[in-house]
Amino acid sequence: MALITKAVRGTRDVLPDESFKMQHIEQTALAIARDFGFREMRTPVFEHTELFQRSVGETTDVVQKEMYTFQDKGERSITLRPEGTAGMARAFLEHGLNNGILPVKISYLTSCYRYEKPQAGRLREFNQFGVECFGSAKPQSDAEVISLAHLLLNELGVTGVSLQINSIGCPTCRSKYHKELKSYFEARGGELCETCHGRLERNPMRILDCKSPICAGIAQDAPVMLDFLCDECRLHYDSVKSFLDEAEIEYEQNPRIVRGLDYYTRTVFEFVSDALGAQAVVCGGGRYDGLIEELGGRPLPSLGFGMGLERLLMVMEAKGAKFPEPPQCEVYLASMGQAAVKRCFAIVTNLRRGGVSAECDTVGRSLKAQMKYADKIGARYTIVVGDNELETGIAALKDMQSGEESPIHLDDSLYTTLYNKLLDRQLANVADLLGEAAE
RNA sequence: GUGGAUAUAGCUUAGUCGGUUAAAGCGCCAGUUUGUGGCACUGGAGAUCGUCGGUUCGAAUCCGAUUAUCCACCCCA
Repeated sequence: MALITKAVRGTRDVLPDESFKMQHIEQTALAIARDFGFREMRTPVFEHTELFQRSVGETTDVVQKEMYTFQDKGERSITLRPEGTAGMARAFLEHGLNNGILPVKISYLTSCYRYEKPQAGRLREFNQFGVECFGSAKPQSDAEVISLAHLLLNELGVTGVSLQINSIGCPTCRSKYHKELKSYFEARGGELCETCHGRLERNPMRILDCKSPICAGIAQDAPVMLDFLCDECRLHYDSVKSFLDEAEIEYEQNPRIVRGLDYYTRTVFEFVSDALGAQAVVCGGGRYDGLIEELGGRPLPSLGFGMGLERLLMVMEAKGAKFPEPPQCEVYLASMGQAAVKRCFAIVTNLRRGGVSAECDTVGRSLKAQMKYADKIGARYTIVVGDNELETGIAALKDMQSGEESPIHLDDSLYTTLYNKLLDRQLANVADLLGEAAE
């Protein structure tokens, strides 16, 4: 087949066999967020370019080389969102939510766009679940947001992730640290790798993260941000940790975590998976106390995280996480002859009106082929309707798992009979689940 | 953006030193005596061998370019 064109590089299609898994992830995420008091918000895919320049930061890689930016017909500079927080913060301010009850707790599911070189776990269009908590300075808020991510990962059956946390301080203590760090690396500048040489000027903290053995060796003895935290930042950080301890959430302190977006302050954290190769960060976030002011609002301490849905799915599959059963047909009506085709269509329509998933033949298959089809789509029951059944008004209801057949009347009692059967089955399932839970 | 690997039916793969109609399993469709699925058997559809160009009497196979995927760097979710 010579197709005219294919999916654009770095994008991917979610086929029916997979989409119910995505739905499961999304619904679980929103439900847990709801339990934590986070309500869903939706913002446009594109924004004015300056929003991201200001919030994400002019010097970051994301803004400098990864944004999908274009001029629209009104000559506005438009950018497809590269991340979720900026748009949420913009909408939060634009609609004056900051004048209501604080904190404002927001959750979202969005697609994001970054022009990067694709590889496993890294797409140009990817989906993110995230939360934002606007208007809370307290460390328990940090712990709350972290515990939300923690619980969600647990609930989804994700194993083998470790929570890494760090504090990158506030602008005041960080600038002191930057100076110190810079002079440390400058002293040994000649030994650093090429990329790190460039980082010296722009963002010396990134050198700490370098994988080159030479740089890593030098970084080993470099000054650590934690030692430079001002009293308030130190207190905050310690307090976050104590709340995590209190909630029995395990974490590792990792002084090398440096977020690539400029708006982060104080607490930063990542959930890192051991199943993902180079793209191991499933969830990343932190506090951004300066962002709201940066966007023109009154200063408002806030925080949040983003979680990559495609990566999450990859980890779940790698770890053999359980997914709910894909939805299946409950009743299949097999027909023989014109009169039966019409009767089946009517019955199926009524079943569907009653919320029962039902199907009948629409392509003119033989009876045998219809039975095969019913088997393939996982129908729980089938009813065969032909001339005989139309005449007697009685058909056989076949349980496709056991193969047992029982008579069923082709009148209005059909619906109640079926409904009761399905209900019994559901009750049995619930009982099974309860039994499992009890063990 | 840098480096490396790969590219054959819907999926997973085979294809020997270039040589006729490119092979298999799974999946799909149909049939195995006429009204019943899962198993088995039989048959069928489905591939311009990623794309374009070159070498050659002849290319899935050799060469070049291009595109896409994967891996690492980078970056991040």
